[in-house]
Amino acid sequence: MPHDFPSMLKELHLKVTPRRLATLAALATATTYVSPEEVHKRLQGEFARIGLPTVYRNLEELAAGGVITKVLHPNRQLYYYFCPNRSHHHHFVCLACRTVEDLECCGLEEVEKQVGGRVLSHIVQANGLCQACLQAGREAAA
Amino acid sequence: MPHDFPSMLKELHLKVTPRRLATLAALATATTYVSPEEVHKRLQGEFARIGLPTVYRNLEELAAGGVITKVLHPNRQLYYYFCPNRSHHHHFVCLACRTVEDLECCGLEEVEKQVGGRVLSHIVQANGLCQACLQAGREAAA
DNA sequence: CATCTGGATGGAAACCATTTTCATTTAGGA
DNA sequence: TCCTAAATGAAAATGGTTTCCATCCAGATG
Repeated sequence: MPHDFPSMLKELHLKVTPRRLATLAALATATTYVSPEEVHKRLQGEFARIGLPTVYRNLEELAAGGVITKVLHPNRQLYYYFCPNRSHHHHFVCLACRTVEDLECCGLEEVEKQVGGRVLSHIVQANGLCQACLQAGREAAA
Repeated sequence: MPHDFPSMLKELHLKVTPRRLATLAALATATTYVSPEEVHKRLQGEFARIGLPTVYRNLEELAAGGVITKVLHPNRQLYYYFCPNRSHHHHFVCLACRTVEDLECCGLEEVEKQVGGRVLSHIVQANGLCQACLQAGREAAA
C-alpha cells in the first residue's frame, strides 16, 4: 500500500497543498537523505514557481510532526529523510552514499531516570561508511 | 592536582600560547557549556587584543584533539565544555542552566558490527532539564 | 642569547545556509 | 460562492562561522 500523504498532512493539521505533497513524494522516493536545496531543485521540475523558504518551512514542519527525519550532518547542515519505520529507533547514515540504516534502539530510555530531570530531546546518530561504500573504497563527502 | 594545560597542548602538537592557556582556563573553570562568543568576551578581560576567529580556531582544535567537548545545541549552535572525564561516555545537557552531566555509555559500540561498515563519528546527546531546573520551574532557553 | 621559521593571531571581509518580512495566493470550511 | 487563516514567493536580512592576508610570536637551532 502506497503512502497516504494527504492523511499524514491532515493529522498534523497542515493544509494539503501541491507543494507539500510533492515534497513528501520527493522524499519518499529518494533512496538517500537530501538537502533542502536538493528538494527545491527537484520541485522546480514540477512547479513554475517554488520558493526556497517554502521548502525549508515545509521540511521543518514535517520533521516537527515526525513524518520525516532530520539528519544532522557533521558539516552541521540539515538533511531530511523519509523513514517509514514508525517505531522509536535511531539511524546510521553513510557519509559517502548518503543511505540511512535503522539502528536498534539503545538504552537512552533510562537516561531520564539516571538524570532525575526531564529529557526534552536527544540525538543518537552514527555517521560513517556503510558496508558497500567501505568495500568500494568510497570516502566521506560533505 | 590542577590541570596541566601546557602538556595538553603539546600532546596535540599545538604551541603553548597565552590565548590557548586562557581559553582552557576559561573552560575548565566554567560550570556550564559556553559559546565561542562567551569565551571571546571573557578573554577580552585578559587581552587587549583578542580576535573572535582565534577563539573559534582554538576551540575547534581543542575539540578535535579531544581536550574539550562540543555540545550541539538544538538551535544548531556550537558550545564547548571542558569534561575532565577521559573515558568514553556521553552527555546530558540542561537547556536551562547549561550544566552537563555524564551519561553511562550506551550500546553504540555494537553499531559498527550491526552495520558492517565503519563508524567515523557519532552523536549521543540528551537535551533537557536537569533535576534542579525541573524543580525550580526553569525552562529551556536558546 | 640571537636568529630563523612555521604556526598563531587580528581585523576586515566574505560566506552561505537559514530565516524574516510582507504582499499575494489558496485551501477548505461556512 | 465567500471568507479567513494558512501557505507561498521574492527579496532582504540574519548571524554564526570561516576565509584572507599581513603581522606577530613560540620555540627550535646554533
